[in-house]
Amino acid sequence: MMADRGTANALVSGESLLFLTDEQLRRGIEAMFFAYRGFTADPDRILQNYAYGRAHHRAIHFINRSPGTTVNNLLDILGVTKQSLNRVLRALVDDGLVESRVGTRDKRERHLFLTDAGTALERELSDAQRSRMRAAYRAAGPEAVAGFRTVLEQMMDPDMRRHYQTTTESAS
Amino acid sequence: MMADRGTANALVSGESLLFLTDEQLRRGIEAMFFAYRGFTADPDRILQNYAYGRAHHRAIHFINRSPGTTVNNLLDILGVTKQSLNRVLRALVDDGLVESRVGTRDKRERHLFLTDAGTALERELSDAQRSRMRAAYRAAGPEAVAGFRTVLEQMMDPDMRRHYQTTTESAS
DNA sequence: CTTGGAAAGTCAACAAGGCTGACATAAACT
DNA sequence: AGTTTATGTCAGCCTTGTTGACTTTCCAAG
Repeated sequence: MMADRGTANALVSGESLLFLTDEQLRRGIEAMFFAYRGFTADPDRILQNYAYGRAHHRAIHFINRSPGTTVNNLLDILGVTKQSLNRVLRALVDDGLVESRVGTRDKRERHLFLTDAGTALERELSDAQRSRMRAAYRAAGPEAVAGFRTVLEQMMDPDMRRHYQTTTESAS
Repeated sequence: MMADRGTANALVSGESLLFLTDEQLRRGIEAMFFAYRGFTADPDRILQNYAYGRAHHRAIHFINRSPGTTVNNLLDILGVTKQSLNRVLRALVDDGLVESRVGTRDKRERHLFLTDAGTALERELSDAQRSRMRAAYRAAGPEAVAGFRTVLEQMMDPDMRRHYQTTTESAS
């Protein structure tokens, strides 16, 4: 059944496809479930000390990644309603972690920046998260990491892939 | 441009480690974020038609995987409080999707099973989720899938890895 | 210059699904 | 007999998501 449609690689002889069985897929599904829990565990722990939640972390992360981003852009990335995001942003602005500057070109827009305090919290959170990710990467090795990223990218909604693409010329 | 992607391949001599840069780790973090959204999108859509949420899906999934599992075991896997799980289980039992049988060996325990209706919903949900996973797997290829699973496993909390290990004798 | 509509903010109300704490029951263990 | 374990349940709280309605600001097209 199913004509292979480019199983990407060699599969030299037998067209194995054993990695596509329902059982293998179920294992992948559970791997995502358990891994995502690990993935968020460290930041969640830290956030408790600040009376913030995962929603604040997400906002902080993407403001840090794209300083000056607008509220609308953030709404698109995060996929929540403006009311929901606004509640979170208000807390962060009130607490002095985020600065909201009226746009110069278009004064309706607000451009979001982390303050020094915001940058410090971002650092604390992402240090923890990166640390776990680094350990996983190191233990798995570069080829596994490449596969990891390839599969995750395929799993995204195509619409979201464009936000992920923001790649980074990373300067030489 | 960028020799960047090459780290997946050769790495023959130089102990490159370029895949462990903060920038690469940040990309991995965002990949997890966006992919997890895609991963849950289809079931979430279906669940709306039944007035259920992700919590119900998780319970249904693991009861299906391990028919006859106890409440305590489920609590351990899901990592929530019994009050939280109980609210969900009560709804599923009341709606006739899950059956709760008193244990024979130990009558304090309740063993959980999906009814036919429960199995039908499980099927609908996992068909959707597997479909996306299958497409991702197929597009990525078996070696990428192996890497994907390796990294995810490393990312789990060690405690959770044992639940993941429960390979499969669930005698489907 | 007026006006339509986009961007943003805000208020109110509600729901899902986490949490804690307290308490009840039955069964098993010591 | 007394303690622990497994489960269930009530009550209340919090975070974070949702709709809907409304206002203010302000760009841009008519």
